[in-house]
Amino acid sequence: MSETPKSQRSSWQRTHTCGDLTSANQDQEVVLNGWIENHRHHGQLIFVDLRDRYGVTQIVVDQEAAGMADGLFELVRRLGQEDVLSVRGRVRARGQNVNKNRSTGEIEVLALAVTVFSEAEPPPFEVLDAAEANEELRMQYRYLDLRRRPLQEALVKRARFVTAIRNYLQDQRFVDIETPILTKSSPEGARDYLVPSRVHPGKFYALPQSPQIWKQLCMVAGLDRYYQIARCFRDEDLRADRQPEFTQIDLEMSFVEEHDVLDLVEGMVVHGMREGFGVELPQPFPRFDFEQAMALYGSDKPDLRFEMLLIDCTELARKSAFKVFSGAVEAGGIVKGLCAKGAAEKYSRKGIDELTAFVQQFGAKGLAWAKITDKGVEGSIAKFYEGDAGAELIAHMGAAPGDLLLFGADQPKVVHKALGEVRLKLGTALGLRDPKQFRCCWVLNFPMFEWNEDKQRWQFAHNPFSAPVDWDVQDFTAEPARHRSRAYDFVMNGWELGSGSIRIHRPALQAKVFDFLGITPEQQRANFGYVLDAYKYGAPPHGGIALGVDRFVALALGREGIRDVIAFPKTSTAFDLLSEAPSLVSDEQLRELQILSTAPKAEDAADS
RNA sequence: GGGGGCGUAGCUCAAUUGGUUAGAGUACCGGACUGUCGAUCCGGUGGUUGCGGGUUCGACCCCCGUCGCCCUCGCCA
Repeated sequence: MSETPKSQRSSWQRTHTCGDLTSANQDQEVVLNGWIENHRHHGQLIFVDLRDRYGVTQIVVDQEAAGMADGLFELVRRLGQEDVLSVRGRVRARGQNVNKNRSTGEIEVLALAVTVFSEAEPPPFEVLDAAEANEELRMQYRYLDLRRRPLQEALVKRARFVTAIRNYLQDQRFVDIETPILTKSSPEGARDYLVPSRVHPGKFYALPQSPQIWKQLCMVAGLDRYYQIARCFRDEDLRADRQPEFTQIDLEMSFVEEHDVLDLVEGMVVHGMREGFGVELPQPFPRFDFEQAMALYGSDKPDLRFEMLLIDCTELARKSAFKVFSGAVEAGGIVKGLCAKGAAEKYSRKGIDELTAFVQQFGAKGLAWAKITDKGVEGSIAKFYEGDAGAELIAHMGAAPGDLLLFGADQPKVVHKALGEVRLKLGTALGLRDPKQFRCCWVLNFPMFEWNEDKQRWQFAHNPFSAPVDWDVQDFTAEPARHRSRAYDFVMNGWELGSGSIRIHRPALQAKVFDFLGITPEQQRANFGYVLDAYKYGAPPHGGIALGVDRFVALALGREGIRDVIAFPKTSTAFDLLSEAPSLVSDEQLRELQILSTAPKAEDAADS
């Protein structure tokens, strides 16, 4: 490890880590530094498990041992968990007592001298790899939680992954460029975190939701290939996979089309997964049209670890005696089905009722179902599918005895959402979603706009700068829903991990998009004037993407949420239990900012 | 903003229908022990049952309010 010559090293400094020593080091005199993970007393003999980042090594203190420092046994006898030590000792083989559960298990270190750096109070929870303490306490004492192997592993692999990404992009001539953290607020998108300005009273910076605009300005600047491991901030309600601040691999390229970005990012992801997590991703990543993904998987982020595609039964249903089917088709809807192989016996009537209740939360009225037996179709739709009709249905669904069929009949949006969710639920229940398997894909050509029912207006489906597939579009108002944007998502195992697009680089077209969405020229100037201006002075065609590092790492490591891969995360109310941020500030600070809080005084609010 | 779950010893949990002194494991303290590795054995300290109010002869348990954490819908261009 250290390059420092031995002569310049203090006598207490480690010669090895707690994960280094094997029988090859037998009889060497070594120095280890670390924390006491555990200790076992046997009267005249004490075992101490000494832990550092690299492993755990058993230290033995033997009252009978020769060469031991005076008072050593009494010193070690009163040490406790999490005390920090330097141990000088001799490596010896364990003989019959090898511990096969540890990399250092074939040896132990016979202590000759010990320096105590720090005596620890009993920790509020035990610092063991098997997590038992609740997350609230673990976040409050995060520095203790981070001593545990699962957390350290996550941070180490995360760092390896990010380094691999940096190396890859560096090799591809990308330039790492830092962009402002104090930036301009804009009303579109997520709620901004605001920072008051002292020298501009009454005015505020916003923390960036992403470096989107800055990287586009880098393209205008001719910087060609930009990237940044960028912290982003969004003041919205949180989830297991959302933190108020999170990290993106943000990149942008000039003079490119979709396939240039996708090819490059695919290579980057493969490299990152290999170097960071030792995972070989199957290539190429399939590329789905948005419509195709919705039609086949009922989702714009398909989980490709298993098949069970949505099968279109609309034509079959049109002529059906089953009114729910034929009625839905007549009303302009569709009928689709899923064939769950061998699932018939796993789903009782009750289990199917639960699935029905499940889809109702997505707006579906229910599920039609059938079990396939040697005799044909059984279940809710059986009486409409006897004889030839049944045989036709079975053939259409590719079903065999033992299979469970589930159908949705409604407007396409509802059918896709409901069956897409059922597909995932069945996939989980049938054990088809192996967390050790990783399957990636791209989804392209998203709708340009979507209708916001609450606000009764069209809005961006992706971001305001995504180019329409049709460069020459004159008027978006005719059929807004038909316009596709040159946006793409990167998806792994059903998680959306990245999103990007080819951008608009012509100010006139950008203005047209804003106009359509009812953003007045005055608002455009106030919020994005500097971007529109930049485009006047020679903007290259360009596009890029941003990938969520936290989600990527969490998924790769099979962790439940992103808090497990962030060193110092916040709670779901965006509170930092460790530092207790956010906090009140002094009246003096507020006066300087010319800010007056209207929040109820702290003493008025009830507290625990 | 809405819905759901949780809150009991430092930690992880238990406590019958509302009923006697709120228990166990672990940690911690003391003792025994020379081959343990989740050591074992003996003994001990440790409680505002999140907080406030209410119902009741009696509340960890029921009711109201409140705080915190987790999940989720909305939200996250």
